[in-house]
Amino acid sequence: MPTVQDSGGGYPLPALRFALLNWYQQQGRDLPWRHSRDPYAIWVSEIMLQQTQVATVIPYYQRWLATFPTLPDLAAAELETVLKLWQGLGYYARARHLHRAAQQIMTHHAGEFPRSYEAVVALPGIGRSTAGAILSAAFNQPQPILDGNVKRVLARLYGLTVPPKQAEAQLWQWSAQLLCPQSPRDFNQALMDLGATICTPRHPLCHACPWQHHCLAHRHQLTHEIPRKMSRSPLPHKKIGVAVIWNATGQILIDRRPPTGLLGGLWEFPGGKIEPNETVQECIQREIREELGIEIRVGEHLIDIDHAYTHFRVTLHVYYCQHLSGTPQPLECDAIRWVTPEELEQFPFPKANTAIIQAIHERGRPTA
DNA sequence: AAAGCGTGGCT
DNA sequence: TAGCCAAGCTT
Repeated sequence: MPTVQDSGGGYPLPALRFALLNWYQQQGRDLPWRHSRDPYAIWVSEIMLQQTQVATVIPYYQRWLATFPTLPDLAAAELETVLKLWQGLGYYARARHLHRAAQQIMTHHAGEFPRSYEAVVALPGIGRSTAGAILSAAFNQPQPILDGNVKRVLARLYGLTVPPKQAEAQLWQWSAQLLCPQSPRDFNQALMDLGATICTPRHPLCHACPWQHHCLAHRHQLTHEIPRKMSRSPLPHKKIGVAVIWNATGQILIDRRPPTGLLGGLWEFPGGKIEPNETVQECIQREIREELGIEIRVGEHLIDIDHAYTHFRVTLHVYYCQHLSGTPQPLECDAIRWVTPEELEQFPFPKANTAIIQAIHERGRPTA
């Protein structure tokens, strides 16, 4: 007795493949990295595209290739330069891994991007799906992929009734089994295009889908229920006191975050979490004493900023401060610098901090 | 193996 | 406004 999950529509694989490839030939997207067969360029695009939409990636991709045209160019760059180029794209570990992987390829692979799955998936920042995407796109190797688009397409095609997270092995098997052995490059790209343009999360365009008559979700009118979602707990909300500390010569104190973890390697304005029964001013004074070992006077309010990360949301309460005494030390960070407002542009800052920089330029030096 | 890790767009 | 979602990987 076939269930909704394992019947697969009952169509022969070649018919499914042909329908998709034919659609892709006519309706596939024209994307910058598809003009290249350079594994380095394709690798860069695939890393940028992790959890990130095409429209966001394109300008970053163009700037990246203009700045680092080849893999050795990237390997030879400073991490700071790499992070500055990545600024605003998020998930900054991707940039750190890209940089480190380039250096590993220089030393372990003579500067040539490796062609074996084992060697590629061993590189930092490259998992199973990204390895498959690179190897199929660059070398036309028959390696399956499984990103968000493919998960959604396959979940609907095969009528998957549990959340995709609970059926990873099954989804990988479907992706591998479906993959066209003659045209793995085009097939994988087609699968992603189908998910991005037709089989979308909210309003799928089933009438224009080459798999409309093969799709179990469509047949059973379950398109809007699949893929099933996992329930999430609400995001905690943190209140943060932030100091823009000025010295007597009109410079501002910034610090670099530790090299790993949240926003690792990026610069920021110092501060920290407001404890219960603590005013913002008290928090800022305490945090600066703990983090930098200096005394300050908390002055005028600059700006409040709301920002949402993946796992929590924050409100930054930003105040101008005056340096009173002590030499700042990197007690809880990686490095410290006094810089002029103009010099702030040279450093990689997270998004929530760029609004602070903007406000500094508008307000100027403290009046008192 | 479950949690951590950014940001922009849309509802 | 707050939540959801998007070409996942690492620890």
